[in-house]
Amino acid sequence: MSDTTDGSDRPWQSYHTVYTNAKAGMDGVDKEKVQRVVYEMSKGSKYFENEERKEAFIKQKIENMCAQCVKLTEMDISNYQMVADKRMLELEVARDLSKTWLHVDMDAFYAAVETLENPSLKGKPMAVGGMSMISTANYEARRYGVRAAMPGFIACKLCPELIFVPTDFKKYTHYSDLTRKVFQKYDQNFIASSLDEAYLDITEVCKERCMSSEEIARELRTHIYEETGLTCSAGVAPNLLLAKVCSDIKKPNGQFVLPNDRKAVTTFISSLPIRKIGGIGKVTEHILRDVLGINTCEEMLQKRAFLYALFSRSSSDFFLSAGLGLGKTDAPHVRLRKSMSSERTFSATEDEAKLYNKLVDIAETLSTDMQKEGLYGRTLTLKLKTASFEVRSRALSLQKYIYSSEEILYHATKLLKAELPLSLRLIGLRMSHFSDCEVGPADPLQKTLKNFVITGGVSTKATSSNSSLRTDMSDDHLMFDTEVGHCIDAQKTCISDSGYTYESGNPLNSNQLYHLEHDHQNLSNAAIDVERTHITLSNESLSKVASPNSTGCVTQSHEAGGLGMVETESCSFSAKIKGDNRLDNQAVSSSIQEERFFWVDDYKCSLCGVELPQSFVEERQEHSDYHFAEMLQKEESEQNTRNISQRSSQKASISGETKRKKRKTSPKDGKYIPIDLFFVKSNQNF
DNA sequence: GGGTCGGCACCTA
DNA sequence: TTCCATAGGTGCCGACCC
Repeated sequence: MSDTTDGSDRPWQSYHTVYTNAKAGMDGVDKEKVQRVVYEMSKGSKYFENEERKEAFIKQKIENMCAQCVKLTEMDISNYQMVADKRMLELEVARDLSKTWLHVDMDAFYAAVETLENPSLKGKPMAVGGMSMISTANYEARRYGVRAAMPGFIACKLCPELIFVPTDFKKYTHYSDLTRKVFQKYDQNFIASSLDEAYLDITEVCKERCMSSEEIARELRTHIYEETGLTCSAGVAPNLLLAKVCSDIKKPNGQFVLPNDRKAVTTFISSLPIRKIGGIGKVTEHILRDVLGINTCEEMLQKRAFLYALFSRSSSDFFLSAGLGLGKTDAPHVRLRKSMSSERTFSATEDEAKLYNKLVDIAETLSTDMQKEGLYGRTLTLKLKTASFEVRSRALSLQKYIYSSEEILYHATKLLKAELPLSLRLIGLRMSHFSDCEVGPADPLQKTLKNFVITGGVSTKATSSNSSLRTDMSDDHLMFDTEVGHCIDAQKTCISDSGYTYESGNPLNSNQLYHLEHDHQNLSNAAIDVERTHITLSNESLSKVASPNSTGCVTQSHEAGGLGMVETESCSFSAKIKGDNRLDNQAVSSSIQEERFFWVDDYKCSLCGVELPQSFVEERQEHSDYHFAEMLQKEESEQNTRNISQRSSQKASISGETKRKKRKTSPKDGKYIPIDLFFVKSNQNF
């Protein structure tokens, strides 16, 4: 789209949106108008700018490949030709025409279900989704250029009378189940690729019932209609790839049969635009067209030597086999899940408390989903989309398999922290590398994070005085001894139980988030926890740290609803820290006592001189928090120096952490950090 | 130096 | 004012191990 060589008076023509691609029901669409509207509505937005960046990147890639092409000698081309010819022969020999596959695709499924349940929508342009995104549009709407995966506000512009219906997956699942019952009658092992699509191997049923594939397809479609009241389209072909292509040809409510005959297949495929092939999307189409002038499958075969010269072996093999009309003919017996993820899009924000709240929610959802399927995962990937639509992912592979929301959140938090500060519009978590062993039924006693979010309050009673605070840096274990018991192995992250008890109350606030996060910190932060717990338990210390003026003093941050993390009665952790590297609580607290902080004449900070009148309650509180954080960091830093050798083993425990640190942006040095987000800064060395 | 694994961006449906 | 959610897969690069 950055290419405007075809005239600056019509810049939309170079906007390579997918919305103008041929799709069923869009034949009569004024493509230029759609392109112009999409361009006008998108222009100048952050999304648009990101698309421009992506486009520029692809353009550069194309230029590089063109340059690579030019450098090819006659000899190179001849060699690649031989490689490609040999491979083509191998593929041809392996061609299997013995199977008959049927691909069923429900017509505008979500929209059709909605119309079925609300007949008043019939005949009117309608889309399922909202202003931000459309899932499906009915055929009336498609005539205006409205289609799936288009933002609703653009669809509105294209078709002002468009009716929006919110998505209701419960409904769609119900109807999908009905269709699947029908599929089962034709193929017990049918492959459901989505709620509205399925592949059926009808080879046997055709033989058993002495019916042609065309008759079976028609009968099946009739059954579907009788069972659901919905129409579908079908494609019949010798393999899955072709069946999928065929089901699109007679849409809606039609079918197309490609005979199991080599000549018929090659004739059919040769003129087919490459974009019709499943697996060739916008980018690949663009590259193949602009680098090699390939538009059809036939051209893919003709340029096969160049494909092998420019692309990887597996990509070239795929292009070649698609060009020959080859595809899978067998269904995998067992399809194991490779990953599971959950993500949320929201209004862009850099409010770290909000971002962590999202993370808690996502971790909980992912954990719940994993538990439903009995999955343990070892690799956690954090996905982020910045306010400028840049997508990043950060992954972490662990030594052990995890599934609980606490464990997921713990690692996810660390990944997220390394990226902040950042304005985000999406956070996602993906778990992969699943264990073969199954997770037992969820412990009913284990409270979930969501419960925590909903019911609020950390309510672990103080179990002991500060005498229970001990460190163990020799074996990298950090135990938080609470009522329930919470064991964290700093290296392997083994959580024995949630460690929380729950009470009805307020939603999770940043304070509690801090606590959650903090509960899992490594040893360097244990010093802080220890310190805080000590402060909580020692009113005497508090009174010494606090200024005579209660407004803006440290005690403020310990009040419910404030920024502090510990409430004297309701929550305190006693960190059991074993071994010979004992944290000296006395030293820690005494240093705080030494750092006298108060408001001189009730308005001037005794430490930095900043002037804040009494009425600036929140500002003063934040300011005092900042100094408090500084003090703790100072203590931590001193502790770090003392224990640097022990720490090194901990740092090495997180694979990839070192590498990531190199990329990490500089910390917010000198910038004010509220105490509830203090860990963002303080925890850079785990 | 080759194989393997982890991390990450990207592509596709 | 506003551009999704989820899963599978690939390519490339760097680290690590033998």
